[in-house]
Amino acid sequence: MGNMKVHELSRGLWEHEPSLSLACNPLRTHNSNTLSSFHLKTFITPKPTPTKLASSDQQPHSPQVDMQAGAGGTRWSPTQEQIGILEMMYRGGMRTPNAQQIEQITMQLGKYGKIEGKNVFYWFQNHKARERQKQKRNSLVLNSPPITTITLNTRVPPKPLEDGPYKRKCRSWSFEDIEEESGSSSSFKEEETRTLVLFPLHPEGR
Amino acid sequence: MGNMKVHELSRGLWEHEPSLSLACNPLRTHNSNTLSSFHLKTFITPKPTPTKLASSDQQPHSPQVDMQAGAGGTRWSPTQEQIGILEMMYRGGMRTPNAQQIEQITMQLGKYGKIEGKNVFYWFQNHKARERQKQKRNSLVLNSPPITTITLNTRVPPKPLEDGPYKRKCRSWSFEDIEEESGSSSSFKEEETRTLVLFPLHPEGR
DNA sequence: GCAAATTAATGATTTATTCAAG
DNA sequence: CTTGAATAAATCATTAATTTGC
Repeated sequence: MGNMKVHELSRGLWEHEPSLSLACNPLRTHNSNTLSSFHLKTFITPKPTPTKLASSDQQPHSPQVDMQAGAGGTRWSPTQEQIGILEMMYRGGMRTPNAQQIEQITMQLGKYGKIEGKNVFYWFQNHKARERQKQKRNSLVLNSPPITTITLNTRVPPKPLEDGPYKRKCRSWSFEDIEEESGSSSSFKEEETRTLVLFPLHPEGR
Repeated sequence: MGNMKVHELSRGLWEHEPSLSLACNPLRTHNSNTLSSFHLKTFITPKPTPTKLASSDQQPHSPQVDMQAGAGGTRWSPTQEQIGILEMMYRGGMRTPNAQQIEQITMQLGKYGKIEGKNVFYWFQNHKARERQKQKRNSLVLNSPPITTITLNTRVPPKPLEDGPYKRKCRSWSFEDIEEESGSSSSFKEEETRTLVLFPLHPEGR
């Protein structure tokens, strides 16, 4: 049953040039083809890797490798330097770095602590979004239009229909997958291996 | 400021079973531990590579071997068989396949035409969203709630005090681990080269 | 002082919306 | 008009910071 020809899939090639360019990209006019469009997608699968013994000792302190924060496996916890550089880039105009740029950045920031490309991607996404929120809030405060909202409704609101497709209430339907929860008490296991798959996005700007 | 002994190592393990499952699964309650949440992320960069030899290998129906899709810059154009299978899976309950599943599906569908994992991912995303829209529209039409909403606003609404409503839900101390570095290989494509990067998602349910 | 309880930040996912190819 | 692709918005879940009782 398990014949997976997982062969290709792994063709990610990166020809990253050493020169890092924190180039700001022009804001896309959103109607034209800017070629630095990109996206980021990941998916991961826990690999079985049965033969993986817990041999990978977690030496409490590896001399050289400074696994900053993200050591064991929770979320990335950026260092001050990393944040600083990222903010600098942001201020420089970078908003949605493309793959190459992310690669570069990741590599650069890797000098200050463990980091992955996705962290960089997410950072920009989040930072951008949150700056926007902040801006919006501020502008609202400034205007503070004296408005009074009166809402009379003469009937019940539209009723979120059966599934609740509207308004995102909860994932009533998302389903997860297969594996049953068998691993109960053996809380100690070694790290699992993951399978990463990347997908190319279309080269052209959207 | 930085001193954290954050290291416990990860564990979390699971076993996945290779059987093809188009299994539908129970809906998760959204407050509890769901396992195998996943995500998908890709990113790609158009390489300059001016030499474009559009070899147009985009015949949508290669008998068996389909050189992985990445070909020309067009979008995936699913064949009838592919659509059929996908819909079958959808009806079967699949909504957001995880990495393994996507991989399997992609492999399977690859027999009927060029396809990549991201296409599968997007298909499910879109199909789900559009089914939802359809549902919504239908239900709205059915009810056609005669509501009269009058809204005069004389002042700004309460303004959500902070921007982020935070919630405290559960406390699950899950660990995980990571680390994956994409190697680089250089191969000249007749077209553009893409940069692929994949990222792992966290294995444990959130 | 410290460790649990709270609160605030923010990393990571999911869903909704938008853009544009066909 | 349909729908693949991509982005933005919303939300979830953890971690860092702060408070509180002892």
